[in-house]
Amino acid sequence: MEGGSDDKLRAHERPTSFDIAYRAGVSQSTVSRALRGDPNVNEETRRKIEAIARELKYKVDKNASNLRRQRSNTIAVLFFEDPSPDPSQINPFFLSMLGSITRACAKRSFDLLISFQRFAQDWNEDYEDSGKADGLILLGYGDYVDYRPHLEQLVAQGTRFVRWGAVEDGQPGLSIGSDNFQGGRTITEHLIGLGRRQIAFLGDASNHYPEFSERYRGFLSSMAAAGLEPGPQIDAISSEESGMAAAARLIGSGFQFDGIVAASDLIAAGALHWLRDAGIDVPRDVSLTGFDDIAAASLVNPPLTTMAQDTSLAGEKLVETLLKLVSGEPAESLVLPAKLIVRRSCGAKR
Amino acid sequence: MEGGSDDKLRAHERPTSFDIAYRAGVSQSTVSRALRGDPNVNEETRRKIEAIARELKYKVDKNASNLRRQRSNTIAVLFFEDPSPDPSQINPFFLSMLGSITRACAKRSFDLLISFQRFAQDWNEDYEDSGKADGLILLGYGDYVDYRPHLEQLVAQGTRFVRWGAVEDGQPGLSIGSDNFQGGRTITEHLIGLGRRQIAFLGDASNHYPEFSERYRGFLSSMAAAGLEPGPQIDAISSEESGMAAAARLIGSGFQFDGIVAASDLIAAGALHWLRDAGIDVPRDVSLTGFDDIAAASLVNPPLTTMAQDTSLAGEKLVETLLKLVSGEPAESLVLPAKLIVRRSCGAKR
DNA sequence: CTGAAAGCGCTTACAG
DNA sequence: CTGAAAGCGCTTACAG
Repeated sequence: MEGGSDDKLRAHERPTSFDIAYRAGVSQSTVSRALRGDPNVNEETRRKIEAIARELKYKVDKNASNLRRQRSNTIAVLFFEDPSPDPSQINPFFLSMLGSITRACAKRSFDLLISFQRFAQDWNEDYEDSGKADGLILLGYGDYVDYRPHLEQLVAQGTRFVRWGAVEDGQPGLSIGSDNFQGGRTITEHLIGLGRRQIAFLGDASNHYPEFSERYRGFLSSMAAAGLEPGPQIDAISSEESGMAAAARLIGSGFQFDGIVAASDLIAAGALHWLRDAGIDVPRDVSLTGFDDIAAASLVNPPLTTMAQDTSLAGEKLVETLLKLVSGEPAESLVLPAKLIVRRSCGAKR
Repeated sequence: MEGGSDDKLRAHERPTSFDIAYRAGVSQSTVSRALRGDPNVNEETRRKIEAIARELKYKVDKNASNLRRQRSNTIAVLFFEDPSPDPSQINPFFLSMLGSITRACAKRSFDLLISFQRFAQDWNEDYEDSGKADGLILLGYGDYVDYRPHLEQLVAQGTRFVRWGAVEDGQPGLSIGSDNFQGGRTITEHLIGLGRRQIAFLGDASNHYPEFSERYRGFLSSMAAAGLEPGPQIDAISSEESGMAAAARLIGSGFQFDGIVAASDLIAAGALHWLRDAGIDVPRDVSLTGFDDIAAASLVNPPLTTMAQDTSLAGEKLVETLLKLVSGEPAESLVLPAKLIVRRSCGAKR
């Protein structure tokens, strides 16, 4: 005998399928079948078993069930966020994504395990390999150059995963992301349509941040299509501080601008602060736009014109695609449309 | 033989402790002991086993381990958010809390399972009773009158849980929360110190929202201490829309106000919008304060003076307390201090 | 310091 | 439609 300490740990004894079988006068196998909805069970027997299970508040032990079935019915979400090692500072956009992933999981009776840890640490955890999750969803605006080797390792290990991010050829694994190029085009076109001509871009445009660089390419494309000379591109990662610094550099550059396309809402919010402090009025003097449509986008003053990424659809597609992968069905990368949300910061409305 | 479909599901065969035992020329029990850090293992044997485990990328199967130990080393977080059934709209304050809970869990090698589902649905899931979690953390600004029967049911079931919220006598289970009364006092005193006299309170003050009503009591206490007549209290739940509606009602009431204490940042942000549209300048005409210190509090214009709740400490304490409960140690409810954050909305700074 | 063995609570092929 | 039995991969008391 052992378990003395276990008794202390589990204050209330949980009923097992044997307890139910005993009370129902059937075998434990029949209980298991009845509760799992096996059609080969007498209707009356099933009802009796279900009644007893309810009465005893019986719940299938997931550990036993998962062990036997070699499936966990659980998905793990890992964040790879570069700017901030502090999980409570995580980009609101991804928190919204997390919400929709949860919903998509719940719909399918899947559980969700999350980790905001830095990548390096998660790596050791390895949810899938410890049998706690059937697959991984990767989220975050991290530095892709750092990120990529990890993805390659995942592929090499045969881990099932889907990531949110830029969708490009030759990437390791599957990706789902917004149409960042088209998004950049659309929002830039909008500013041009408002009569803005001297437009700068705030955001990293290197291969370290492929989503930003796609947005930048869209920006360039719209400028070229309108026969305009693009203003300066100034590096920034997705944070308010970085947006403030970028706005400062833009002003310091001496470039006379009447429009700013920021690569994210957080960058735009930072720029907004800085412009205000510099006595530049948005949208009177300068039209400013963001990207993502986080909650704060409508709370700042003036509210930000931005490209909304469809987080509901994104969460659903991430889960759906991952589950295809898990069950061995064919699955592929996917590009989702982004939608222009016009608010006051661009000057289109009063 | 079965498992044909399982083979498809698990693309890569996972090594077991028997595989390692075979290669190391020891018994499986020794492998288990070595990997779990049992001191009764020869140092050399341990090193050999660890090397093989690394090479094979072996990970302990958590389902088997949990089943055997009757412990999951997992905590579940459940949200009970009233205003919004949409998880992507969840109050940013709780998302920040979620971050710090994750960190506290990671520190202890605990995993975190989350659900943004409505309470009624979670109820059936019952993470603890299915053996997936050792205990529950409950989060959310839900209606406490609806909430309470669920808490009582949890207590009756013997479920281990800790909730974030108002700490009051006679509550079912353990609670951890900020000192909302003192918080309400502090921020009201601050406005009074700034020369404001006609101060209204925006937020529900009934027993449906005990945190808000504690803040309101603090507001009343400070007003009384200063010999001032409190302005009107106007119901609002924690959302921007509700804050806008409350501000509209306040203006409609005809009460001449020079200060507003809002029960949360989201309410304050909504009020700010409405006041601006009504041509009332914050902070020149009216000092406005929030509560929570969510990220958006510093992004709005003017940035909100608010009471910061210490989410880092809160997450740590929630996890620590829950784990005490799980291991049968004595544990108790706890009140955490809130801190005044002065920004521009109160008029203290330019 | 180590091994053989029991058992955690399920699911499911197999045999009626 | 049902039962007896094997086995998922561990942990740990027991006996050396």
